[in-house]
Amino acid sequence: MPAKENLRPGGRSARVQASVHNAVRSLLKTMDRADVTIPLIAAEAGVTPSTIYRRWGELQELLADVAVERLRPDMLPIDTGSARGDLEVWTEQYCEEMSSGIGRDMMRDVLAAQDNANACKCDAFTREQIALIAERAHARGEAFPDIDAVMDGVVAPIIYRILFGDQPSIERVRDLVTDVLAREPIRQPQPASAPISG
Amino acid sequence: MPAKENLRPGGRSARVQASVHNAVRSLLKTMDRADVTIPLIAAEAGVTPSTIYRRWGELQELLADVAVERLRPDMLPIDTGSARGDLEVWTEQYCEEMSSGIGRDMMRDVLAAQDNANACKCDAFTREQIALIAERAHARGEAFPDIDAVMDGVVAPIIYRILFGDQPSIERVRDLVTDVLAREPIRQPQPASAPISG
DNA sequence: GCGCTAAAAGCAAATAATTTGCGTTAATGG
DNA sequence: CCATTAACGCAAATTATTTGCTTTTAGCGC
Repeated sequence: MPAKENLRPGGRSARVQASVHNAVRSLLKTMDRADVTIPLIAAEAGVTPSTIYRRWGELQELLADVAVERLRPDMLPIDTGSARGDLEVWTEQYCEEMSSGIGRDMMRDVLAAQDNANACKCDAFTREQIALIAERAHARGEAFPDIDAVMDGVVAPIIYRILFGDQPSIERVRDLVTDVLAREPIRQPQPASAPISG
Repeated sequence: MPAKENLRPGGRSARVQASVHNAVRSLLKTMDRADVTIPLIAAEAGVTPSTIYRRWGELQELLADVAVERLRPDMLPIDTGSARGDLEVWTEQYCEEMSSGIGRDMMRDVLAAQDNANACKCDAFTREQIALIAERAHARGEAFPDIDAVMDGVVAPIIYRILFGDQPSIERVRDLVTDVLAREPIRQPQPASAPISG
């Protein structure tokens, strides 16, 4: 597990990392992933191959490293005014991104790496987005299920189907959202700062 | 996608395939998977490396090929006398197998391959097992949810957690089974051969 | 700022993996 | 049993990976 943790954060080291990441992204745009090799990436990035080998160990780790950055959410979940609307819109967008060719490839890259830290990161990203939707729901006084319930009831089925060869339909995705919202009726967790009395 | 489809089924070709598969299984028992290479497998199997390269293309495909065979269920789901018992026992065993180090590795091998035919096979294996449980339930006159409902409600959350870094607990797994059985109350599909009238 | 220390990068030689051309073996079908 | 051809083995050519050593430079105490 040689990835980008505990590396020098500034200067040349950072430049090399950025250059390599850019090279990977650029190459993946124009070539089949099976044809992308470390020497090729090194040439594109203007570094020597041994730098990449020493830092990432193998292509799979580098691809996972690049993929997880691209899977990082770049915007807040859209505020539709209601918890149901928020979750529906977010879920549909998530599903679309993940089922696209590029999304599937990135997910595969993340899961294929020896080091599963990147997979954990992806899970954390998703949980954060759902937590934001949940917070908004609570602020509005709406009920909202546990994050785990949403992960199990909505995210997991979508990802499972994408990974194991079945494209989830938009109708199915809506049903998943409906089910998870119906299942957890009113139980609204109190904020941690609330006094003990009910 | 160069795997074992449309290859000569008999004689030397089959012997080579068996020998290579055995070599992989044997090597994975004693070494770290990162140290297993195609030349090493070839030596262990007593074939020349180019045979493996031409037949499987790359290590990932071969590993996926071996893994899917090991993921094939080797027994019928245990008959406990009730649908709930059958599904609970099967699910716990499935979860245990998949969360073990070897199970996780096999799943990763299957998902990491370019060719997702093996992943589809794994999904099919699981569905078959659940279908058997469902058939038994129907034969007893018990209600049982759709296969898809079980996949979404039980299998997907387990697999998602294993893949994305969270070990599912036995309690959580039981809850998943309880939920999916509670959700689909009585709707029992008629056998296809039933007459049209109700 | 100025030098010290060591992490990270570069370079090149050595090793290992992969591809490929061609001759040989043997499975399949008539 | 013979013809056909897929699959294999071998070895040479190519390409990828590892490794030892040198150079650069980020981070840090002064």
